[in-house]
Amino acid sequence: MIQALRGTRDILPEEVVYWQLIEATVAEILGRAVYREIRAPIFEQTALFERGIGEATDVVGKEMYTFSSRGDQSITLRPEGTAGVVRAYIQNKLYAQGGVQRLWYTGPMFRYERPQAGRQRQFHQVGLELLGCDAPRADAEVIALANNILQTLGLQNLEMDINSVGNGEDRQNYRAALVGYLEPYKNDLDADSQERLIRNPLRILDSKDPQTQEIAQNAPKITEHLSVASKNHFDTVLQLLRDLNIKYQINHCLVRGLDYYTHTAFEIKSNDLGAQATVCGGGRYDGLVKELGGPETQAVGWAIGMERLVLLLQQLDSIAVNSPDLYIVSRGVAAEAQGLLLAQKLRSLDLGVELDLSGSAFGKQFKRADRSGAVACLVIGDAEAENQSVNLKWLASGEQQAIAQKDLLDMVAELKAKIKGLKSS
RNA sequence: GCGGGCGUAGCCAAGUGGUUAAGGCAGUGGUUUGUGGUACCACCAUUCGUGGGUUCAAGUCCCAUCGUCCGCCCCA
Repeated sequence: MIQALRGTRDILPEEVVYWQLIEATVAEILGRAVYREIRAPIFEQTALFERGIGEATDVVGKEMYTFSSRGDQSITLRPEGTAGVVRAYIQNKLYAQGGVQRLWYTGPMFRYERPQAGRQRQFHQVGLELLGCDAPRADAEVIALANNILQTLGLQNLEMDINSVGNGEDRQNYRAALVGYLEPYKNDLDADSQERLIRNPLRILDSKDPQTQEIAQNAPKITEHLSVASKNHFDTVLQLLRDLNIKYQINHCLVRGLDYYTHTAFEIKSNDLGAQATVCGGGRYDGLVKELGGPETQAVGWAIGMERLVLLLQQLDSIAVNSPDLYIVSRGVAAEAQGLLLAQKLRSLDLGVELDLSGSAFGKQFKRADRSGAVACLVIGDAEAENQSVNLKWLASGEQQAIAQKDLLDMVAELKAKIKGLKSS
């Protein structure tokens, strides 16, 4: 049997309702904040990600789905959303519209990683980008919206970590200070971290190795190496979050993995997800637009991992499947044909109608009607087919009445009201 | 890429070398051939992820492979 590729999976109808709930919530909340959806391609030139995300990162170094298409162009399935959105922003000159651009997107991303709960090779993100503004209020707005979405979905027990990684110059200074501090402990660090001492020392800070963690505890903090302007930015963001009543904790070890982040970096985590705990991650990326060939443009954004969010929602109350209003029971050639017609007419009048297609005994069809959760049945047998009528049977009470099919269509409003009443009780 | 656990029907599972692979849920048919929710009865895996091997004998042991889960790594 041919099965889905490792790290990919089918999202079946019972699960799709959670996805739809998330999508609807996101569209509504972001819509109110006047963010507009943008849809960028799923594959792009490899160079976009190499330059945007950074060649030294793991994502670019070993996790990209890269292949050459006909004509030997190197193509990559997008491993994240920001680079593509920024490319679209530049290519379509959205900056020329003046002011800020508030954009959001959703869709599949691809990374070649070892699958785990909450980590797939094809996974989905919903993300948001606010381009063209360097004000701390932009950082705060964006974080507040992530918060809104997660809260509206009913998620509790989430924690937000926040840090500032400063601008490029701050980071150079800090990097030197950090390496100076760590150098004497070099032999006590775990193997990975020893390597990172040269390549990417900031990452040593969030190593999970206990001994490395102990050493990192007393390392100089980046927030103490920020320029006055960077420090002000960070402090203002924190003040605004307090004003908004958004809880956070400063995590001096939080260093986002992708190269493009500057200043604010944040992460929203859950304890109910195991190792892949981050539900939402983001921050400011003031250099990326320019790096990718656009005008100097400050920006801030985040992405939410859909699969992880779905996992959390599934741990809460389950979502009720939508059951039909009416269930059509029919038997006999003429009756079955009339049943189909009636179903279509009633559906066009905005009723939820399930049609039993089995042609089996009435008893069996009623059994299925029960299980479907329908409020009432419409029964058509040979007798009803003969005189163009239908038997309307209320499943809870068992009472039924014969009605001419054309009269039934006239009493739809009445029918709907009664169904609504019975459904809510 | 590294280390470990697991894989028996649509789902939850018992079974740990010996003739026909428990049980439950769901499904289908019947008791009730035009009236359901209950009850009862019957049916529902020539086969245990897949491929090899050991053995008189394998779901059970060994090897490989695929998938999944946990941790590392990484990140949303």
